[in-house]
Amino acid sequence: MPTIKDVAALAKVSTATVSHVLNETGRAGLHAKERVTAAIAELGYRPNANAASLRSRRSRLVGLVLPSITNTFFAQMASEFESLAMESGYDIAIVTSNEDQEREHERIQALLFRQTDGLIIYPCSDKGIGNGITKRDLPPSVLMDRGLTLAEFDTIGLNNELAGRTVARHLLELGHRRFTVVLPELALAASADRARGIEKELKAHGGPAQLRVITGGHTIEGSRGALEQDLHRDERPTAVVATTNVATLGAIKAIQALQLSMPQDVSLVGFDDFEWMTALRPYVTAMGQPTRTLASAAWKLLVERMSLPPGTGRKVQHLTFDGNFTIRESSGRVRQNG
Amino acid sequence: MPTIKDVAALAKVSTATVSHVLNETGRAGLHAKERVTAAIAELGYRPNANAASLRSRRSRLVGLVLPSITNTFFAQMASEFESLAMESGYDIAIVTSNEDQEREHERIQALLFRQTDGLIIYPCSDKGIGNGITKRDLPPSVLMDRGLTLAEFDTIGLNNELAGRTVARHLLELGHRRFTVVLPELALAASADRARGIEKELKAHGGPAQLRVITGGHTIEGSRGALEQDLHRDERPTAVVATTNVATLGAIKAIQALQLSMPQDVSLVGFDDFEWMTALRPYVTAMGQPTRTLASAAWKLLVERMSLPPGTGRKVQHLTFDGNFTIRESSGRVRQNG
DNA sequence: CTGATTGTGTAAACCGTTTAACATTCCGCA
DNA sequence: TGCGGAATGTTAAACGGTTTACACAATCAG
Repeated sequence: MPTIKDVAALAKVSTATVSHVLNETGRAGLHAKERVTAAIAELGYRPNANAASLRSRRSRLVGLVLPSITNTFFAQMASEFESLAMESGYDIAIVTSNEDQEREHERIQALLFRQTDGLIIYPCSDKGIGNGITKRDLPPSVLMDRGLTLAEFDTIGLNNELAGRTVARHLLELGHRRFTVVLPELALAASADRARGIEKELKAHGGPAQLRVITGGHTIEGSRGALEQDLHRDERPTAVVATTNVATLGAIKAIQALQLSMPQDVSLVGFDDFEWMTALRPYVTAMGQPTRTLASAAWKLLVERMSLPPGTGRKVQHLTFDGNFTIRESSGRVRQNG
Repeated sequence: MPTIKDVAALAKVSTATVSHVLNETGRAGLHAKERVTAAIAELGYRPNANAASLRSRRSRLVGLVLPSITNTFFAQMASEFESLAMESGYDIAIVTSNEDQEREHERIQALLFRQTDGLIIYPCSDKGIGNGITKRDLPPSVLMDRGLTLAEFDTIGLNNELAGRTVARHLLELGHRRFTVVLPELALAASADRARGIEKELKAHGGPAQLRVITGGHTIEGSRGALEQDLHRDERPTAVVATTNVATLGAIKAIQALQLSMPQDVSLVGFDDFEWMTALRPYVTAMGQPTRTLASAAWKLLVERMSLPPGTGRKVQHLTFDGNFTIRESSGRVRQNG
């Protein structure tokens, strides 16, 4: 592997000059630039990012901490972030916590070893990051979606409460009065906020209404089990809202398992919306998240912070965006005898 | 940030000793080890991986090149690789090509900047890696799935031809004689091999049979369009095989769009198999890939090569594994009048 | 014409580790 | 007693870049 010295020697300039043309600092003249470019091409020289990062104290690497990469929603966010990073000359290092705080801690440490300039985190719990990782331990970071309670960080997320209200209003208008909400766990701020939105909308609506909130964990099967049980109870809900895509899949399975049909027997509204869901029958009414918008907003905040000397800069921001609600086949008017 | 020097000073030993206890070289005595460990804890010292990598010429970083991370199959592979890597003290850097050679090239360069010790690549085309990247440009690498033709690399993949034959035999036994295979593009070795397996099985079976192979690109909509068109032609197939999960989703949509029912009007067999597919109605008969097995095999090969001085070591290996074929609801006996 | 400024380039220190190569101590054993 | 290893440490030179401080020439304002 040729080094910057080889390039300098071949171009008959100093390594400093090579560095300057490489980094386009503007301190290299036209003549030097030509010679260096030619030398680089001839040698097939490729700079060593580790060496550069060591001296410059900038890695141009941003860590992305996700609960799971096999969940299409997170995969989509990862994809958005990679594109955004490419545009601004950064690389993304993806790491997954598997919904486990211990592992989240471990993975974040791994990112820190590698000197990431910034972090984008979907915390796997709202009890804290990793366990016991504080803002002082981290480079500039933005928290996504969950964990909006950790106020000392910039945060980006859906307007969850509003999303909940929108979904609830839709179902109320269809005549539904008995609701069950299935979410992974109560300690998950995003889902809890969505549920709260639903509750508020029911309250605001006035009339009598039943609302049951059940938890099924982070797996499809868990959600299915929880909802199946709920559907067996008295006062069976006519409307089910699932607050994540995993819960949505579980809900579909539960409804199918009981041989209930949508939307005749029960209406379902899910969260998150992917292309492959179009193959589901019925095609489910869902509150999708604007992945591109969320990612851009987060990226913008992060880049801003990373380009500023630490400590300086504006105070923290908490931005939320509206979901895209699309009414489709899984939600319908409540049956007369429902 | 404290450095190894601060640790050394506090522990009253040399930096070399600190390094030795950090790397467990066995060259540190019990007494020193204790002092150093204490100092590390007190300072909250965290080693700088870039500096270590610069000096040691090992990054303990492996690049994973995927066509797309939003495709659940690749996401699953990524997840497997991350777990495997964690166990052996490596990190994985995931990068996506978006099925584009130009971008694949760019992303691989980015990985090389970061001094990855090895690469695991799902090439986006069998015409070559990146464009014009050769084995000499890369650290130890293993090629996955597609690109089995690039013989100078270790490769891991499904036994695609056998998988095709198995699928075909299943459908032949159900009485099907008219087949359409939908795949992304002919230049994709994995899909082409699967199609060839089907063709061979039909030939081996003897009797008259019709086989049409159509391409729909790498999108669900593309696959849907291609199959819809095919289903409108004369001699409509009674059996459809989709060679990737994207093609499978597209096929389902096409069949739904024409109001055909599975398996009464047409039988469908897909490739790849995920938990969320259980929510599809009918639940599709599919040839799943043993993701864990594939990942372990690739990882084993890669680690072996990485631990050897370059140039040495066994000759290249090409390993294939059998798929998991599961018969479900989307394939059935051909109709009498079919 | 002079002094300041700008443009271009270089030398050398430095970033935080690892790793030869070398030094010391301590034992066991002939 | 003395000698050969282990066992344990240390020193100092890399690793491949970036960046600061400085040098020199050419240009410019007055």
